[in-house]
Amino acid sequence: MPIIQAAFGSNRLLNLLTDSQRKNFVGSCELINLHLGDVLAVPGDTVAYVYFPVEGIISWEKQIIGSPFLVVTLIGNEGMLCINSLLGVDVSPCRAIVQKSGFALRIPASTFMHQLKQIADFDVILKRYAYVSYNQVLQLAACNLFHLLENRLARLLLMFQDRAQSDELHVTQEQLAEMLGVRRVGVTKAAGSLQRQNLISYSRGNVIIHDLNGLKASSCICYLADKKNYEHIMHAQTSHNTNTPVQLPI
Amino acid sequence: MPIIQAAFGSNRLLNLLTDSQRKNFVGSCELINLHLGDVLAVPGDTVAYVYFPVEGIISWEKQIIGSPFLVVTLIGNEGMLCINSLLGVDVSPCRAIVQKSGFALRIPASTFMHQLKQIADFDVILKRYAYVSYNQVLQLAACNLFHLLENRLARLLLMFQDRAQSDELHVTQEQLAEMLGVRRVGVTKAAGSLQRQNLISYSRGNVIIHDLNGLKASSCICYLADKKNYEHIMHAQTSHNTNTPVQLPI
DNA sequence: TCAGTTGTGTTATCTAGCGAACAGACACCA
DNA sequence: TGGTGTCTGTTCGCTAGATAACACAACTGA
Repeated sequence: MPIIQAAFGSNRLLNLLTDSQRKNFVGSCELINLHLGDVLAVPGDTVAYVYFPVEGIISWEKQIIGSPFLVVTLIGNEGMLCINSLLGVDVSPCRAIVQKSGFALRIPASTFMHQLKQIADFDVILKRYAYVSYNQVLQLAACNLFHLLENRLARLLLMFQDRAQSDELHVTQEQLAEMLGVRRVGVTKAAGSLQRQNLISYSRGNVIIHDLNGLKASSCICYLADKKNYEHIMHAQTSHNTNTPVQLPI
Repeated sequence: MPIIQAAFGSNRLLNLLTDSQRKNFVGSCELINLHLGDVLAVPGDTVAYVYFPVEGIISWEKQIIGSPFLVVTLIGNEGMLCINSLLGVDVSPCRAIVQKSGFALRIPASTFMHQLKQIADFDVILKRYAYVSYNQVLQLAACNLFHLLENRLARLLLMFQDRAQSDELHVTQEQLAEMLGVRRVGVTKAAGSLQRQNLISYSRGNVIIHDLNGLKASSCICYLADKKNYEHIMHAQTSHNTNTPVQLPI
């Protein structure tokens, strides 16, 4: 297991803290391995730990009664688990599963709540992240209604690529179908189309992205919208007066 | 315009404050009329006021580029506008439009931010509301993907009924179609089906709900899920120690 | 090396909702 | 009273994706 220092400064949310704040916070964390398939949160269950991924990918999945789980977003080192702790509720609304191995800084939820109050501006930063996350779900809700599967698939692959920092992804069509809440046949068709356009190639759970820009063009605008929103909100001038709300460049 | 006292205690979120806290908060508010069609928030614009509806209905609508607005939720006296202020971001992610006249307590966003810090537990209560709202959007995202129009329509009508506190609603099929992000023909068919089951009747923008329980049975579970979630989270034992997260009865 | 498993491709049928167009009923107003 | 606009109902063809079933290639492990 890599030492804590290796992870120091490797989560983009924690990077928004000052060096000394971050040092202080990371001191309360332990660095743990994320293994493919690990379940980090179960809907309706009390969350014991809050995670700040350093490497790897975690899916955040909502289930409604009578339907399969639907991937709401993928969380990598740009984000955190679980947003509910941030909002003072210790029950997770979603399931969280490791989709790509890696490691994360982990802190007991109660310690996290305490630190949130102790570290100046930390709660301002993370509330902004909650806003970004809220906006992402809004985007998804409309995306699910208006956008075609092929575009949604391209979007999901791009989200993987971003967080894996690699053009080679390991995920089967069956898994993608589950994530998107559709049948596998649909993914095969959509993936086949992307393949014929020479944007990706596919073989037994190994996706290679050949043309990133082409894939972006095939994706619905939701990919870009989410990304822009993250950058705008998270990198808006940090006011060190927590009374002042964030002003956004439109 | 009704006097402030008439509204005192008429918003369910403010009801969670103690009498003196509420009196104090309402002192910073003004009671304003909500007129049908009033636009209270524009996506991307800075929010000037935070609203606590006392009577009437406001729709909260997300637009993604290239698609029409989609109603994310209806807000009545059980909620507030705009959740972004709560999260320290002063830009609205959604459009807010008055769908049924009424009135609301309105407070300048900056004063609101200040009060949020001054009034003990107020921010705990409202962060919980943000959690409920987040969960609602999660539910919608899955609902849009998995549920049939007829069920989604029933759900929307029930949401109206709840907030209007009346079985007579004033909304055309065209408007419902826009809210649901579908064509008007689809709503005509779905509404026709509900009518044939004697659950509702329809005539030129006037809907009458005849069989509330039948309509609930025709609705997707999302209606109930949202409602239960609101009650569970908002009425969980208020801990007066803001360090302790909310424990949920599963 | 061969059997069993897993992942991908393909086909055929079915359905919800889209898209466009039109008809009739009602309401308001000159 | 008649004209015009609004709201609801209906039709027809079309498409995306569901559903089900099967073929086959590639990997795995005895």
